[in-house]
Formats: sequence, C-alpha cells, structure tokens
Amino acid sequence: MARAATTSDVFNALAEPRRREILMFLADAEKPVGEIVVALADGQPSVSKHLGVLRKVGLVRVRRVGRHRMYRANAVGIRPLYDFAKTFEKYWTHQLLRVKERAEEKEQRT
Amino acid sequence: MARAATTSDVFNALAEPRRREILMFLADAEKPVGEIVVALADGQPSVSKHLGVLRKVGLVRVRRVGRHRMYRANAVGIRPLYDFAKTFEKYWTHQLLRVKERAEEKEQRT
DNA sequence: GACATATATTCCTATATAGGAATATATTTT
DNA sequence: AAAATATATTCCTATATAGGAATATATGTC
Repeated sequence: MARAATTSDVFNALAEPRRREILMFLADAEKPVGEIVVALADGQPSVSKHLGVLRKVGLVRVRRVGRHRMYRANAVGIRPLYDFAKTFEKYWTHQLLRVKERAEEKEQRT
Repeated sequence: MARAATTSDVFNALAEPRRREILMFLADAEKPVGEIVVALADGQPSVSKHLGVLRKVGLVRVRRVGRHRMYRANAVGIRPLYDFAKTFEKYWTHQLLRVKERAEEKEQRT
C-alpha cells in the first residue's frame, strides 16, 4: 500500500514543510492567498492546494471578503501534535540533565 | 514530484501512526524487536522497517544484546515537532479563553 | 456586459512509499 | 556444524501524492 493520505490527519498534513510555513505565516493574522504566495515565494496553484489540505484537516479556516479569501490558522488543530510531543518532554529533560551532570563531573575532575 | 521521503525528517517519519505507537512504546524502557511485534500485534518485517526509519531520523537508538536488538526512544529527536507545536500554544489558549468568555456572557444573560 | 483580478480545480507525471512474501544475516544452543 | 532463534533486507505492487501547466470559477470594475 501507499502512504496514508495527507488529508487523513494533522500529522500527515504537517509532514510537508511548505504547509508548516504557511501555517506559521497565518498564526498571527488572517491573510489572503495572494499574500501567502508573495511571502513564501511559491506558485499560486501550489499555495491553493496546500491551503486545501490544511483546510480539510481543520488546521485553517477561510472567510470570503470580496474576491479575496482570508485564511487564518486554527491553532487548536495542532493540539494532537502538541500532546504527542509533550509526552516526551520529561524524557529529554532528564536526558539533558544527565548530559549536564556528566559535564559538571568532568569539570570537577579538572 | 512525489512526497518527501519519510527518512528525510522527523515530521515525515512520525506521519505514520504505527511509528508513533512504536515510539510511545519505547518511551519508558528499551525493548527488543520481538516485544514490539507482540505489543503492537504487527508483523516482524513491518516493525523492523519502521524501526529502520525511526533510526535513520534519529528517533531511536539501538544496542545489541546477544541475538536481540534493544531499541529505545531518543526523546530529544522529537523536539523539532514539539517546538513547532509549542509556537501555537498561546493561540489556542486565547481561543479557548474566548470560548469560555462567550459561555460566561451567555450565562450572564440568562 | 466586457475585462481584470483572485483563487480553485483539473490533468498529467515521476516518485516514494507501505505492506506482504520470501529470503538473508547474525547469534546462540545443542 | 547443524538447528533454532531474532532480526534485517530484498523484491514486488498498488497508491497517494506534489509539482507544473492549463483552465475554470467567482467577484469586482469600467
């Protein structure tokens, strides 16, 4: 079988770097497609397609304003990713702590 | 062009649900392949392949013990994902706050 | 209504899978 | 060294892209 569809879930949708960039660009304020195209120096059809994927998995919302479409990030959509990653937070904290301890031990010996 | 290789980065590697499950299973302690196979009720070659991908992007470490290979999660490898997701934390906090406010306003009106 | 602007969609293609089956490799045991 | 155990790798195939080009759709303006 092939890989799962990018539209199937948030993880797959965000596996694409361009889509992560778009989402970060839309984090603070809503923007029309044309501005994204300029900001990311990408083609218009490409951006539209990426926005389509982000919309399907609920990571962005759209609003029509005249002939523009204003897109904005739907932050809560990222929670599945955040929650998954956060599970491991304590482990790398410990890991870094051990590195620090070893560094200090080494320091002691000098 | 096709999608980026799963081995290219952490985001792509973790787009696959099975790999996320494997990583969570390896979070607390190192385990031999056979145990993962049993725990996740998957085929041995399948698990081996997934472990190969996780290893290539630095999400797991291996250690040989007799004829076993002990795998463990390398938590820090998840930081790119965590950092990305964390960027949006403040937004959904605000978003939830607004939902709460609206709910309270509504409550007031009754 | 003709024209311009903004965006979405369709069509095509090369490619990187993921899964299954079969096989190869490494290590221990007898 | 033969057999058994544990794991990795190879081979094959169906499929879901992502990108480019061309086109369609919707809306505003003259």
